[in-house]
Amino acid sequence: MSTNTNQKPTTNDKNSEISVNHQKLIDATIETIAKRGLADTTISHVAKKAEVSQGYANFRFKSKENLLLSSLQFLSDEYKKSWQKIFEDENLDPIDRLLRICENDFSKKIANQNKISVWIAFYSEVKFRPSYRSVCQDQDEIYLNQTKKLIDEINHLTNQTSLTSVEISETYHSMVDGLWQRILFEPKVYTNEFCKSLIIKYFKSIYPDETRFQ
Amino acid sequence: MSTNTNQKPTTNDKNSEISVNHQKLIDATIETIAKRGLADTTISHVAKKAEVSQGYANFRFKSKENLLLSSLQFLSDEYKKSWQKIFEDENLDPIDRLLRICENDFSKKIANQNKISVWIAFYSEVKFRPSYRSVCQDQDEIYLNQTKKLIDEINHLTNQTSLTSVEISETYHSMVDGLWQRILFEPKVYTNEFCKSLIIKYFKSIYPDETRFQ
DNA sequence: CAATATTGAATGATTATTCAATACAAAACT
DNA sequence: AGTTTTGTATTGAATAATCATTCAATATTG
Repeated sequence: MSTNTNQKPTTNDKNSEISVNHQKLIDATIETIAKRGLADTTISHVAKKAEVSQGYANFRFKSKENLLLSSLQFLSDEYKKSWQKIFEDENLDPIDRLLRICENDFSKKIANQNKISVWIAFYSEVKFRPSYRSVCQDQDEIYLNQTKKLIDEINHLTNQTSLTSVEISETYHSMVDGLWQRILFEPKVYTNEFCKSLIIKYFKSIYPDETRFQ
Repeated sequence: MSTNTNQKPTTNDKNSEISVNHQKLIDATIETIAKRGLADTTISHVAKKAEVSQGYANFRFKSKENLLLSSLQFLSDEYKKSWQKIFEDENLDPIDRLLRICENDFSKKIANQNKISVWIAFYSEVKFRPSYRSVCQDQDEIYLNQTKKLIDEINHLTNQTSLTSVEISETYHSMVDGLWQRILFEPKVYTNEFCKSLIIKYFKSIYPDETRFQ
C-alpha cells in the first residue's frame, strides 16, 4: 500500500506542503509502526524505508515527534474525508447513509493491518501526549455527533423509542473500536466482512422492520 | 489503589513466588505505566516508586522485559480469577451469570484508569512481542468460549434464534474493549455505570422478554 | 561471623539531533 | 555550447542524552 501522490520529483517548494520526500517519510512511518510497533520505530528505520538519510528525515520534520504527529494527522485527515463524503452525499436516505458509514469503517482502505496498527499505537500514548490528542479529538467528536444526528433521524423514521440515539451511536462506535482491535490480532477470524455483518446484525435487532439490514 | 498482599516482610524465599518487593515492583510498574505510558516507563521510575534501588529492580526480575511481563501476567491472572469465580458459581442461573459477568467487566476493580491504561499499553505492543501475547492469549480464548456457551444457554431458554451465540458474544466483547478505551480517555462521560447500562440495553434489545435486563 | 539482600556508580548500547561537507540543479556568464 | 557561480537538497559521521544492565561494595539478617 502506498499513499504517494504521483507527482514528479520537482524541486521542493517551501510554500507547498506537498513534496515527494515529505509523503514518502509519512508513508514509511506508518509502515514502520505497523511492522515494528511504535516503541521500536526509530528515525533510522523510517529513513531507510523512505530511502533518504537519517539526518534528512530529522531535518525535514524538525523532530521525530513532529514526524509521528504528521503521520497521525495524515491518517486522521484521510479518515475524516472518507466519512465526511458520506454525510455530504445528499442522495442518501438515512438508512443508506448509515450503511455506507458502516461499510466505510470496515473498508480495506480504512480497516487494514497497517492503519489499525498505527491507530492503536497512538491511542495507547494519547493520554500522555497532549499533541496526539489534539490531532484527533475534535474530529472524533464531530464524527460522533454526526452519527448521533443520523441515528436520531432513523429513530424517528422507524418509531424506535426504546433506545436513545446517544445509546445507539455510542454502542456503534465502541463496537467499531473493539472490532478494529480484533482485526489486528486475529485477522483470519475477524475479517472485515464478518465485523461489518456483526454491526449490521446489531442494527437489525434494533430496527427489525428495516429490510436493508438483511 | 494497591495490590499489595498484606504479608509480613519476611525473608525472601527463592521457592516462594511471593515477596514484598516482588509485588511492590509489580504494583509500581502498573502505576508507572498508567501515569507515564509504556514508552516512558523506565526501571529508574519504577524503582523509585517501589522504593528500591534501580539496580535491585533489575536484579530481582532479571530484566526490564521480565518485569513488564510479570506485571501483565499479574493483571491477567487477576482478571481471570474474577470471571472464573462467576462461571464456577453454581447458584447462578444463566441470565444472572451474564449480568454478573457484565458487572465484573465494569467493576471498579477491573475497569479503572490504572488497569485499563496498562491493558491498552500492552495491547498496542502485543503484535510485536510474542511473549506478551502468550500471557493473555489462552485466557482470552477461554473467556470467549465460556461466554459463548453461556449465551447458548440463554438463547435456548429464551427461544432467541435470530442471532447466534458467536455473534452475541463477539459483539459483547468488542463493546467491552471499545468502552474500556473510552473510560480511559473520557472518564467523565463514560462512567462505569453508563458503560454497563449500554451493554445491558444491548442484551435487552436481543432478549426483550427477559425482565432482569431492565 | 557467614550468608543473603540491597545499593549505586560505572558501563555500554541505543538513538535523536546536529552540522560541516558534498551533491545537485538552476541561473549567470563567457 | 560550455563553464562558473549560487543556492538549495541531502548526506553521514560526530555528539549528547537516555537508559538497561552489571557488579563490586555495603548493609542487613540470622
